[in-house]
Amino acid sequence: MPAAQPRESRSEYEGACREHGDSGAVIREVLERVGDKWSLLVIDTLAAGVLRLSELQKHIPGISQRMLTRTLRLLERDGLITRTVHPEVPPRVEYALTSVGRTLIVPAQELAGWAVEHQAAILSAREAYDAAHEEINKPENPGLDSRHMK
Amino acid sequence: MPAAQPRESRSEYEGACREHGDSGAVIREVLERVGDKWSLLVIDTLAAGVLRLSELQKHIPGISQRMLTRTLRLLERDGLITRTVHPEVPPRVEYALTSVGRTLIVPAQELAGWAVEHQAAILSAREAYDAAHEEINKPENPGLDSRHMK
DNA sequence: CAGCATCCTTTTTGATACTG
DNA sequence: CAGTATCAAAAAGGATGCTG
Repeated sequence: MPAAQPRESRSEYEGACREHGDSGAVIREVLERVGDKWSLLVIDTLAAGVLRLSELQKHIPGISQRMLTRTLRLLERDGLITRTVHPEVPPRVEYALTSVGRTLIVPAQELAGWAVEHQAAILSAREAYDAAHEEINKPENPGLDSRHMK
Repeated sequence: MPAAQPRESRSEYEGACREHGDSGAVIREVLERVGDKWSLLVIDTLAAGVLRLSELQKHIPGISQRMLTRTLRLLERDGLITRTVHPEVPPRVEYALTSVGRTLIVPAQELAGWAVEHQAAILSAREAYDAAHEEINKPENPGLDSRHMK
């Protein structure tokens, strides 16, 4: 799909139609909810089924409890997941996607799939780029490979 | 089917396959490149065709030049876009998606479409949530509407 | 188990000023 | 026009300790 004006993916949905260049703003706004460090991963994990906090944490390596609960809260706030507290002795809280949240599964997994699929290409491109630029900055340092731009 | 580990789309990558917990790490890593504040928007914008810096900035409201160039650099580093400098008097630099970069168009636009499509639902969910929680914290303050989470 | 609060460190981002 | 450098503000993230 090359070069056209595909930015016309405006749905006839919104009643609060502000402007045209606005879709960028809207996208960014919503994307920030979902485009943070963990949200898509949580969505992706919950796509498999209902999970409790500790289970989610096991499935998402590297996430701290703070970030997990934070992320879950934001997703809940946006109506993408539900939080169900079972009044039992050892508290049990289950998280699940809402119907709106489920609409994110396909895009999320598609992006996740893209990430996995192009991971190698990206990493090698990155190395090539870094190598080329290190040469420019430090032509006399061939073998050192520790840079953490980011 | 509670919490299994489906959705495996392993490529020929890594030899250390514990569980799919790995793909989570990979996804997160790549997603961080593309899941930042502006990358997807830039990809999305470049999907329409080759553009120069100033044009990109016009198409992406709210982005500062610093963030634009930064984002472009990272995308270039990862081999998703190309940067072509035309040796002319008023310097002209054009940015375009690479073939790898173009593979991101579909997922990116799908996500962007999702954002636009569910914008209203998310906003109203958010308001409902905030209203409910404001009531809990400040039942005696029914007119104040200042929430700045996030 | 779930989850909030606090403290502290690392990143990110935006303004501004300054080259080619 | 394109782009870099610097600085300060803000946000994100992580560790830990404390409730219910």
